[in-house]
Amino acid sequence: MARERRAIRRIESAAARQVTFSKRRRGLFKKAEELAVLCDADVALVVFSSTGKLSQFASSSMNEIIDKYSTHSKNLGKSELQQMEKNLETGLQRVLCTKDRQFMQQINDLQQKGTQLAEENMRLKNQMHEVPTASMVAVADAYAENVVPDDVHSSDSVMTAVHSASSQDNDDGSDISLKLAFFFTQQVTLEVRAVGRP
Amino acid sequence: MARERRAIRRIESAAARQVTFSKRRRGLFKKAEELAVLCDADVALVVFSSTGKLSQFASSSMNEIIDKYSTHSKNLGKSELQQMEKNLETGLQRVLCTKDRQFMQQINDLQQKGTQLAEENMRLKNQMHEVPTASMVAVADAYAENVVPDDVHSSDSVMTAVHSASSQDNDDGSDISLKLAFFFTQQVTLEVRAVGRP
DNA sequence: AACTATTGATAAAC
DNA sequence: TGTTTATCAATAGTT
Repeated sequence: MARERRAIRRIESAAARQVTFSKRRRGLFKKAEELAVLCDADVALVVFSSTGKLSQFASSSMNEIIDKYSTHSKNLGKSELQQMEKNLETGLQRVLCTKDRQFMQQINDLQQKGTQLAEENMRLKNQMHEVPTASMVAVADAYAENVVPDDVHSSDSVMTAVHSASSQDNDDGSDISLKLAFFFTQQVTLEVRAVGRP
Repeated sequence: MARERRAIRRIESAAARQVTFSKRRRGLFKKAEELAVLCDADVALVVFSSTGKLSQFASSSMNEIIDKYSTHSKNLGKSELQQMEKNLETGLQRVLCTKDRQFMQQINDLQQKGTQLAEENMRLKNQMHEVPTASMVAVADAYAENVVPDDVHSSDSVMTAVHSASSQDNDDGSDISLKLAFFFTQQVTLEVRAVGRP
């Protein structure tokens, strides 16, 4: 487009490359804006020079356009962000389910034991009412020994069970990893991994 | 650049706009690629037509460039992704803490009740051993009535407590929202919101 | 979509 | 970098 036509390949001279970059960049950005205005299009343009300097143009908001791009993008219908969300979801779900299950189990166990104790209590009271003799006391004793396991009274047992779940493995094959140390009350780390591209 | 110069403003005729879009888009993409090749630059171009159709060009990987853009971007040193991570963390932490607290509370309550029941049981057994008379039965009755509240046996009470925590409010002032319906066993939605820019 | 008169972009030189 | 200028490329309007 000038005195001589120039072959479209990398300009070796750094100086000439810089000059051409400067000129053509201006032209490109101008064209981008004109397209956006004339045709009511949404245009985003990001350019990094060979020295790493960033220049950008967006007809609306860059983030908006990137989001819109991500949505339309062909990453199997999933944007990078959406993939992260999905994988985060999966990882969270797995851990939360495990954690919940443990809590629920603990609660159910305690409820059962409570119920058993209450029933046993009732039984003892009835026995004292109806047959308050030394011969029945032996029977009551035998019952009671099956009802209360040793570890029920220790609150430590709960925390032990919960924390042991934290160190479970997550071997999926991976790229992005998120430290989710906040997941558990203390120092557990879960890695959520992105699936590879096809 | 043609028979007559055209003012750079939105083309009203949809047909003419579509034609111009088609022509200029081709030119823009060509220029973008030429700049990338000639000047060894990294170029990303995203265009949405007024009808919403996406076209894109990236001299390397679009995701790479977007990531690089996000890093260089002035989001106060935070990329969009990092902001999301941070806010997700905050939101998660709040909810998980609430949920955990409820579970732990439930477990503690049950443990306490279990301990009380076990102690009461022991007391009853001792009474039957030492003073197996009708006069002591009345005392045992009085104790037992204070130990077991009505709702201990129902497992529904646990779920009710947990779900009531789900509907807590999150009014922060916002941009990004993530549906985290998976958070709870059922249909709860939490909105994690990005902080406004200074 | 193809044509072509015209404008716009830009390579080389300063 | 900015300016100039000769030339090539892009494209508006037409077909």
